[in-house]
Amino acid sequence: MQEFLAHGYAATSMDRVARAAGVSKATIYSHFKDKADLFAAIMQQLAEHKFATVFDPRDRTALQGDPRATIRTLALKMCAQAECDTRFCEFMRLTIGESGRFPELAQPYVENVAKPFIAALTDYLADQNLFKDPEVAARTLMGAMVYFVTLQEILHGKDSLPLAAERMVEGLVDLILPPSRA
Amino acid sequence: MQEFLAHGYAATSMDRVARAAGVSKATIYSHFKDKADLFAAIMQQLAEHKFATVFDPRDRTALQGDPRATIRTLALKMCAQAECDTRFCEFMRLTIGESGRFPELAQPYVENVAKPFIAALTDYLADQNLFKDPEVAARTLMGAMVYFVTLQEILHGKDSLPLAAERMVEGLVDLILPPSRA
DNA sequence: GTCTATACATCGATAGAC
DNA sequence: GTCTATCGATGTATAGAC
Repeated sequence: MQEFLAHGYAATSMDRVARAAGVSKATIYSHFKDKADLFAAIMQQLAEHKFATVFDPRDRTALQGDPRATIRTLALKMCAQAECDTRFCEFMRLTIGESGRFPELAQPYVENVAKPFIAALTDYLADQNLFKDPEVAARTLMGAMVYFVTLQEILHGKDSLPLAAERMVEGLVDLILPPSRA
Repeated sequence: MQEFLAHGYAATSMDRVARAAGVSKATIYSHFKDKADLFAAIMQQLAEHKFATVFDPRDRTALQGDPRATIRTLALKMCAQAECDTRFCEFMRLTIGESGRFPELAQPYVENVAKPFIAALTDYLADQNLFKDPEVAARTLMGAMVYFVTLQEILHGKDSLPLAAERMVEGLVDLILPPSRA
């Protein structure tokens, strides 16, 4: 996993994977059909386990109560994770970067991360009865934060396009959930 | 260019690049220091020339007049380009996918695409006097559309998370620029 | 400037011993 | 099950002729 996250799929050699894992190449090939099979298994595991830190879709308590406070907390948590967890950024780079040649590899992210997140957020926003189209509102919230993190952290835009996470989050909450409507 | 877009950086061999270009490898190495140098030059060119199709920051006429109609047109143009221009998607995959190992490669996108786009949109939205924080509004608009395109086209989420582009755009305009405020 | 030919390393994957 | 040893192919980069 650390080899693929550090060097990408094509630039990762099975020799280095074996050395990092402390086994021989033949041992790896006895467990996985080929390099692509190992890669898919690793990405699947990452999508299932790594993302529970920012948002566990089974944890319904994360999405209840005052919408402004709830969204603010959720958005700030996303920023904090992207800033700290470098593996998170590498996983996103890898998922997007290889999604052309490994379409089946994008699926774990879509199914295990994006889909449950959007669904839970849509349900929550629908309950607030503030939006004509709650799914579009959910996607807008998620998109604004994902693109913010992508630009600042993943694409190293922090220096060129500085914007404090707190201002982005506060401005987003004011934009989508103006105090007058809530 | 077509080789890097099709196979990514690491999986592209200089042999294939030379064959596709109709020259010998030695000729390429006489023009570029190494593979990374060639790659950087190609990505720079793509960032400068390819993106003028969806939005030319020098074209001020694209951002004027009724905000709802302007944003709607702009957002629909982004969707249309992502759906048709497969090279656009591959360029985004490559930029994000290699942004960890080639930090200098993300810069052409940030400087030539994201920064002028956000700046122009921020200025336009500021003129409308509808937003407390126009830059956050601009980033939210851009982020919502970029993430929508990323999920549907780049990560092949169309089947699993279907949502018509027209509904996303219309809902986004209603959310950010409600008819009552405009 | 552009070519052919090649140096030298490393690749993914497997055969066969233990 | 795990190992060592090795296959054939392919990788980047360059030397030297034209």
